[in-house]
Amino acid sequence: MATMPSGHGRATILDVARAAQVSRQTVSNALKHPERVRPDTLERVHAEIDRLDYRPSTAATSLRGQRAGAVGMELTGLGAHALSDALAPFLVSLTIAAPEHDCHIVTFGSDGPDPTLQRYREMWRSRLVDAFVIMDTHHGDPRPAWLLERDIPFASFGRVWDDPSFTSWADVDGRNGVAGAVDHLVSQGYSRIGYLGWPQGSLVGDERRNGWAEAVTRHGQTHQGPEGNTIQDLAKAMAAAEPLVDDVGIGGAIACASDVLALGVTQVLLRRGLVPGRDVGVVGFDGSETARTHDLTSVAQPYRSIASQLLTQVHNQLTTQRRPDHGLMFEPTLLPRASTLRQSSAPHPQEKS
Amino acid sequence: MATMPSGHGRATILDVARAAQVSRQTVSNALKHPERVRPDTLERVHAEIDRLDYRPSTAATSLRGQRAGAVGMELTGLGAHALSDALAPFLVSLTIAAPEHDCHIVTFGSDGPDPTLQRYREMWRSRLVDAFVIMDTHHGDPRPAWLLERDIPFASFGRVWDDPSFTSWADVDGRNGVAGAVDHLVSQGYSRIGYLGWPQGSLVGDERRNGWAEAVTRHGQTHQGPEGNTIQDLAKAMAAAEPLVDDVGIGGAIACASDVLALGVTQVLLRRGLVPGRDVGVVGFDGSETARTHDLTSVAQPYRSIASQLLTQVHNQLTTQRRPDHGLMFEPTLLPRASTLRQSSAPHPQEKS
DNA sequence: TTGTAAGCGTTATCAT
DNA sequence: ATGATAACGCTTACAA
Repeated sequence: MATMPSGHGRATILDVARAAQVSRQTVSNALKHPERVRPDTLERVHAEIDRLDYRPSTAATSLRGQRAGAVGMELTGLGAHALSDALAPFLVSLTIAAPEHDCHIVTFGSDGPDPTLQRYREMWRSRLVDAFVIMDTHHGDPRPAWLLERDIPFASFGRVWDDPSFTSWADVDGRNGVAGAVDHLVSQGYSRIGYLGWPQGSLVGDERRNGWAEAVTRHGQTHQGPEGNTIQDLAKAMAAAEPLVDDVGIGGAIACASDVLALGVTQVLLRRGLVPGRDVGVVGFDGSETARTHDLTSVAQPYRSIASQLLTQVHNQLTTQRRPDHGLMFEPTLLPRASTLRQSSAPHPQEKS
Repeated sequence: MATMPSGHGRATILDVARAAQVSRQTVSNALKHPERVRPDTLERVHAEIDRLDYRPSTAATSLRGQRAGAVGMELTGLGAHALSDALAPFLVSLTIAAPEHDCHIVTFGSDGPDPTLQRYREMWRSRLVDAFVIMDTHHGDPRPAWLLERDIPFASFGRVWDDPSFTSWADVDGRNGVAGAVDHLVSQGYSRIGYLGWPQGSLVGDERRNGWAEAVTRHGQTHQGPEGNTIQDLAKAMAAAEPLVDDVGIGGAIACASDVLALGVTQVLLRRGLVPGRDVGVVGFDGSETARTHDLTSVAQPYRSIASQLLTQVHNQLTTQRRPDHGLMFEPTLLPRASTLRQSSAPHPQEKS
């Protein structure tokens, strides 16, 4: 293979043109409008493209096309430099889906929680990104309004609390998810089915809780059964789980609003010498690594579909200048594991990665 | 505020120049070489820059400067779309450190583990990134050689197994880290100190194990004490922990090669009705979310320093065309938590996030 | 079917 | 101290 014609690095369109004995233009056409170029020329050009390992420069294409071809994703750090349980897998899905949507993902974030909008502003005005994907919007989240004010394209993983009229979102049907989990518990033969959720007042939390209430009623459980709630913290979850475990008893089960809460239940069982699954069923929510590690049955979020959908939405916003008519709801998938297996005690089950 | 002079979006250098009644060049100078411009002009220009919220276009700057100003970071997915324990916090650190190094982070990855080099190639030849940061290099990892062959700048989190002559890396001193953990355990009054590590043969694992062996010998423990090893898996860790817990007994402690292994020990203790910390000390390694969640003492990796150092290294490679003389070793920090607290039983300790 | 020209926004170099 | 010129790599519109 010959050394690179121009400079010492990556070939440019001009290098290819010279090598293929055509004009720059023909090379560009060969890539973007192959029908405009004669077959034999096309072949020759492609041969040189392959030989020189040519790809159009992102910077040049961006400048020319007035689009960065990038989507910004904020890494919201919890305290230290940690990612929320859902953020990591979602980011991976987004990253992997990006090339199929002709873009790439640029991450950003700040140390303190303070100047979060500043970073969005910086990304936007330097034209580093064409759009944003946001997630974990909470009540009073300043981001949606800020982005809307400036006509900055974005899509949200999760409905936007403060603005029901905002339609560019994709979310998971938590109600159905938990209801399905309850159905699963019933089919596995667990009798009394309790629920450990988050404090009332969050859209997501209330929805999941309703899924449990509905399913449990549907299955004829009277008084809906034992219920508790606490914030997303293992120690707190363990404390809240104690009375619930007492209540459902051996042969009962507990559905939870998250994997962390489910883990709390598991720890309580462990401490009492009980085996999750065999003695008491436990189901979490999120399909996180935590659940996998502890072999907990969980309701898994369809991160890949959501990532793909959100990228489609921002792409449409960029090309058509308008948002979708409505948001999109996805169904989660139950991931059955040892914590809902009554048959075997399965103290150390294995799972293929 | 007036509407944007050019088009309907973000101001360009020309907009600022017109508004400030100077040429494009003067605006550019005001930003890059403020000393070349008269104070009053400078002020006027800056006023307009602020008013118009102007920032140079990344695409234009990249094209002009022949550098993308971006560093690529592969998100290596374990099986599903999960990130390794260390990858998530490291990515956050990298992302946050990037602006201070005049760059941003672009993530990429592939579904299967197969075409991993293809994605590196794609990022590189489209000039999307100037360099890469890699991590988790293992024996037989094709990436370092592939990148070196092509003179692609990169730096590695962790020494490169197959190529000791490669100097652009930053790593954590696992030996000192574990030794320090043992010192801590001794100072807390734990008697017999065992070790749960990984199977022999990995640089990282062997080093950590040696840290334990050295410290334990230094403290006069005969025969080094009980030792076990297993792969990074909770169920396996629990199995391996059983005999170790038997051996060190109440008042003993176990240092571990990772937080997952430490978690395994904890689970065994819990199942036996023992309280981590009060009855048996446990120390993990990584300072991961897992450790925080379970209130485990852990040896925390200095992700921020490492991220910053690696970005400095690639920056130097880009400007000076040469790699550092040698890699850089960082000292980890012990994060004491309840699992090494003998005094209080502390069943549900709290910690500020 | 192919080539030519212009411009995307920026900055280094060279005049003034 | 400031301004004009050119070039970075690419693509769309237009001319041959």
